[in-house]
Amino acid sequence: MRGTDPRKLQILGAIVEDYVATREPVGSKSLLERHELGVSAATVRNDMSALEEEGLITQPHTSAGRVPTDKGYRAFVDHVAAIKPLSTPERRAIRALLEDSGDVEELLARTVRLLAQLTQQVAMVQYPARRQARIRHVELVKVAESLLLVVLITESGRVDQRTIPVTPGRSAEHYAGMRDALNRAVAGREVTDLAAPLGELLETVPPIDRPAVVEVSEALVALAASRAEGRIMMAGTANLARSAEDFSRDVEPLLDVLEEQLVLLRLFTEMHASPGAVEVRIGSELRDQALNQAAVVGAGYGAGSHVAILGPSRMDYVTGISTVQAIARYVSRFLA
Amino acid sequence: MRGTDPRKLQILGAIVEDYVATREPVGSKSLLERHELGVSAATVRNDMSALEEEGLITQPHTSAGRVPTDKGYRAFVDHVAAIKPLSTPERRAIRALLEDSGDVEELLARTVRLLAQLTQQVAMVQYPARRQARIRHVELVKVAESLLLVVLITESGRVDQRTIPVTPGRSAEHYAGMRDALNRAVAGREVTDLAAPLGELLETVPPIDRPAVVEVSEALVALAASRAEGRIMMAGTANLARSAEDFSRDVEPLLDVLEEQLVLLRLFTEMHASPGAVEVRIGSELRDQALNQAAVVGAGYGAGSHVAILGPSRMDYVTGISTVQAIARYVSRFLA
DNA sequence: ATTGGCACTCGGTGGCCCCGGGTGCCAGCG
DNA sequence: CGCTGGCACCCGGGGCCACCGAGTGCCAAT
Repeated sequence: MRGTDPRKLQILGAIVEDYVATREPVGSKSLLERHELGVSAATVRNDMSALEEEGLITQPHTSAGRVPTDKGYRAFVDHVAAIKPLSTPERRAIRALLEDSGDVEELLARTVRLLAQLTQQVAMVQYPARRQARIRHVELVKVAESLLLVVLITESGRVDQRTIPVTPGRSAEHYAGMRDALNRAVAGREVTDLAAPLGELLETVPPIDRPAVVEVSEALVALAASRAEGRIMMAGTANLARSAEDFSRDVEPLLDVLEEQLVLLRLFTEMHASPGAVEVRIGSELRDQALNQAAVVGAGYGAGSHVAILGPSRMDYVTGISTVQAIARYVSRFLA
Repeated sequence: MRGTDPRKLQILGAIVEDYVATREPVGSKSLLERHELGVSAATVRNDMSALEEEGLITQPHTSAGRVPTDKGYRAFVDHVAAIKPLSTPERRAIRALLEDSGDVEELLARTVRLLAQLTQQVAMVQYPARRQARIRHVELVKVAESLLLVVLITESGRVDQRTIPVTPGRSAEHYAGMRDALNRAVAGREVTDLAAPLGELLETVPPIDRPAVVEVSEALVALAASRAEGRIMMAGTANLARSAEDFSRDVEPLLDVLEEQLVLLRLFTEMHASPGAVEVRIGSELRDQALNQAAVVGAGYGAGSHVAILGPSRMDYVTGISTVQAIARYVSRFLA
């Protein structure tokens, strides 16, 4: 649809709005009742006919009201929806979220919960990308005779930890020394680039100590590799129960997709990464059978990570977009 | 119901089984089709009549099939349901879960996900109780000029972390010294009992350094108090979408309860704590309006914590109980 | 105590009809 | 030329009704 003809767009907007609100096909007459369009029903009908011609709306049965198509939602999002400023309580909730700092993981957990609550949809946040992260500090703590806690802290302030089994008999001081050596070796290095420095370190160590270094090195590499990009934190999946009826097909495959996270990760990698830039994918644009009746509103935050909400394609895009954008911006600003 | 008359119990069991499977009131005839009861329909009817007399089953409308009441489910759970051994794949999944150790939090996260997946219900796990836990180690890491990472490790192997803002200008060595002093002061102390030793520590410190110690002490106390008992980890809430129809009343209040966690925490504190002892609460036994059509199958693990599943009162108690018990036992064993 | 038989009940389903909101088209008007 | 009012038509949904069948309770017989 060419961006011309503001009235047709206005009508499309009204249709989307009503349909999202009532969940029922909307006709020319009832449109006039709820909106100040300034034209007659017949005119609306003509425009609707044109909109249908363009594939933006459709009638579920002959001579019933119209329902937006995916393409219609797309046009709505692109040309009609305007960012709606958040209400002050919402704004305050977001700010409170960030003030009570805690660590990054906790911050994200709270963020995703808040997002789910504000939008009443499923909210997701990608763990901060760590590709580019440099190591700030490695800490070793002897937790028990044969258990060692390995903590990895990156410049981004992210903390990963792991308890590994080790051969017993080494003193706490031994590990303190190893920690210092490790830190000298890897501090400031890229998290993806640990093999070389750890190898060098191994050379400088007396052969007797090498097994210990090897054990810890392996744990460190695994730790760096683990949650590296992959994981997604989710909240509000229970909101699906509320909108289950919106997915006329079964919800099962949808649940599977959420469980899998794989599709979601692909989705995230396809999305723009610039912080605060909101991107919307609707229905078939998600290119996954199970998500055919779903929509995702996402935005980048921090350095290439994403935050998003997922709901039925018949969702309230206006508040969705506004909220996601606001959250992404606040979090980005906080992380910087 | 007196534990006598095994046939009536058998019939109750059959009714529960069929009803859970088909979601439809079950009558005497169809019961005979699906079960080898060895008696005639008339006999079944007589027994059903008696069961109804006792309040274990009820007919939704005059002369339709029977449906178990909460009391009926209770009797089923108490007198009929037998532990069903897990299938080998299930068993293997649980074992795999524990082998790939990681830290405690991660273990619990995976546990709760697995439990949700196996039972197709909402799964919950209480954070390990830390009331009795002693502190093993405190670690301070200067993350940035005015950011300090505080890590608290307890004997149970649990790790809590928090990043706090500090007044800038202190060296990493300063914090190393403080860490050693802190550890001397609090190592081995109860996590609930930090005020005294920290106070003593403060006395021994030169006045100039006191602000620093105060800052860190406060963080430590907060850290110990925070997630202390409270939090609940949840998974599979999306499964509610699947069984949404099972809750004839609206799901909304149920979602609120899950969100709140408060009711759930009360519930946990009311439950038996002995590891592996399964406890079932059905409908009104949960004593919460929103949970009137729900049921919870829970078991203790570790030292006084709980793991549980929540679903519609019309749920598959047999696999629920078996799975919860198995998981609780495995995790308990692993933590010991 | 159990059973086969029988009369009775009543919720659910399918057929039917009507209603109302919805459409498309067209002629007329500013 | 675009908009409007009017009109004929369409059809899904709801209300009504009649029927069917699964289910029940009771009773006499074994």
